[in-house]
Amino acid sequence: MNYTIGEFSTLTNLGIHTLRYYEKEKLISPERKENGRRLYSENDVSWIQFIKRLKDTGMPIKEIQKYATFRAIGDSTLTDRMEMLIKHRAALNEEIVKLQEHLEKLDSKIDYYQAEIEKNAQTEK
Amino acid sequence: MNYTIGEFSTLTNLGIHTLRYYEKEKLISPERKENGRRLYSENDVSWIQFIKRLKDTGMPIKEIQKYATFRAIGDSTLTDRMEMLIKHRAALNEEIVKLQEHLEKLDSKIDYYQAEIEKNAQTEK
DNA sequence: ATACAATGTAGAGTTAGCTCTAGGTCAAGC
DNA sequence: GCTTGACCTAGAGCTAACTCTACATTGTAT
Repeated sequence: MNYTIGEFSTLTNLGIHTLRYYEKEKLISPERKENGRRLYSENDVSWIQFIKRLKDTGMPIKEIQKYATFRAIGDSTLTDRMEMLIKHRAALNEEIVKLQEHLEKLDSKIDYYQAEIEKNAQTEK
Repeated sequence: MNYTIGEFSTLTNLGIHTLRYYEKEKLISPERKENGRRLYSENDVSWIQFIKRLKDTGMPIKEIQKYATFRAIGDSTLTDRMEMLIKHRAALNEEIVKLQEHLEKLDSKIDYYQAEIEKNAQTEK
């Protein structure tokens, strides 16, 4: 199935402007109809989902661009892409660990507030 | 102990420009010496550490600003601050869960690449 | 006393990642 | 066959969070 940019926009939950911007940045390269209009494919759908995953996990556009370039070249770049993903996974792992530590500290801070507030309530009696 | 902006900068690992920017944004309000120079306290140290935690966990400056204002008012805002932290904790929790899901998907993608690469290596024999 | 390093302010510049505007083309419904 | 809405490009504008510049002043070491 193929999609116009409007359809693709609602489908992916990305603004039309954003999609054109992604194309300018060479993240995605939809086909064009004779009249010059973009034609997104089913393959573009899964690709954009993956782009979103990379973005959501903090990969900058420039890096995704690099990945996209490898992808466009084809199978000869499989290892390059895998290496990128492995590095990215390591970074993501660290990020998660870091956030979990922050979460713990935040928890104790909240506990502390809780105690302070109860103490204040006491003295007001 | 008190610190000049230079000392405080190395101590907190934040640039001098950044510290002045944070002050302009009302995140931190160090004392001033007679001659107008900033004088950071021990209390400022722990406060900036907390600001960094909030930032690292994705809280925008505007929000930290709000928290800082509550903090400056004093004990009467304990519950307000606790509420902010509780909301923030929930958001952080969601973020962690989301990232963990992404991590899993990334793992399977890497596994897939691994298999593909091995398959290609086979056919080359 | 002099130089030079640290600090001060005000405001400009930067980067990432969009988001929007202007001005034009094109296609489908009435 | 005309209008209306979707689409096109090029480029401007926006927001967050810094980061830097210019220029003045002050503190410290020789």
